[in-house]
Amino acid sequence: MSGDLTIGELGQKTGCKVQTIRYYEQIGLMPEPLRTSGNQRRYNPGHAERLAFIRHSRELGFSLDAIRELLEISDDPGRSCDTVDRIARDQLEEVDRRIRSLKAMKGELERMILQCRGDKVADCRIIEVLSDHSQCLAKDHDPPPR
Amino acid sequence: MSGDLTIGELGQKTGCKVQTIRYYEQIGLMPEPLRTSGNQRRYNPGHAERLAFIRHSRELGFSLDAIRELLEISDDPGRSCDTVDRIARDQLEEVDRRIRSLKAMKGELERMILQCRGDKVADCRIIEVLSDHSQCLAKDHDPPPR
DNA sequence: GATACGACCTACAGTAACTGTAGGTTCAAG
DNA sequence: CTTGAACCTACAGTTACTGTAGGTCGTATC
Repeated sequence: MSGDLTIGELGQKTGCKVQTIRYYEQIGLMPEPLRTSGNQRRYNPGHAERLAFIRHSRELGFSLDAIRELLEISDDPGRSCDTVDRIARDQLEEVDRRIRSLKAMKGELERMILQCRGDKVADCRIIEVLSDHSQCLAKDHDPPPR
Repeated sequence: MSGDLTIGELGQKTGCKVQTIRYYEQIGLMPEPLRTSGNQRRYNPGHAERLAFIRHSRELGFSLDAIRELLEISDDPGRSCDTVDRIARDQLEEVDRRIRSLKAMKGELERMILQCRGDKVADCRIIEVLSDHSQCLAKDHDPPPR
């Protein structure tokens, strides 16, 4: 058919690497498309839409598990969207938590850098602050998200 | 000796899991400590200081590779701390970039959630916005950091 | 119809920074 | 001397991909 896309074309359209598309298929996030007689994948607009959903959700920081849930729900138009709302709110909270943590990091990094007078390591304030957390005002930074 | 710590005690002191300490040793970030006759690790205050440095640096978002470099430099007190300064500034830039990206995500998530009227999936605005990136005002969100 | 070459295919290893598990040993208290 | 927590090694699993090797397909050109 004329509307069909190769995996490379689909990747171009959605800003997604070819490998990643195959990976999404492997983990069951994308359905298996039809194949040509030579075993190459051919995608239709439905596939493109689904992949765009996945990519946009990823850009908003949703995990693949959350996206799987969102996709499942969106396949059932009669269902209440309470769950969707909850997932989105959870994600917003998580994003907010990360912003706060990063801001604490940023503050400490800035103070640390300002104190560096560009001389020798022996009296480098950066090294010193890193060694000694008690010199740190912003105690509320968390370990980074994995 | 009296000042020696077991791996569990060291973990407590530094807020670091025992497994993680062993992992740092395995990848050469922490030196191999002395062992008891029964093959258990015993740490001295120097170890504790080094681990505190590593943990605090991780809390500020430095990668283990960057930390490796920082540790190496700090072992050489006569050296200029230009490199330290550069590593810290790079990290600050990266943190700033992540904050901007997360703020873009946050804005879009908030708008999305506000539009949800708690009804059915069929006309759920959240699902709709996720499907269609062109409905999104904040186009500058990146894929999340790995 | 032959050939070239980019795009495709599978399968698997590697990435960061841990975390968890299984199966066994050591240490200190009672 | 026994108990049980804390220790030991070795290895698999996590997230979300990315990269590599070695081979096949599709299509444009000669």
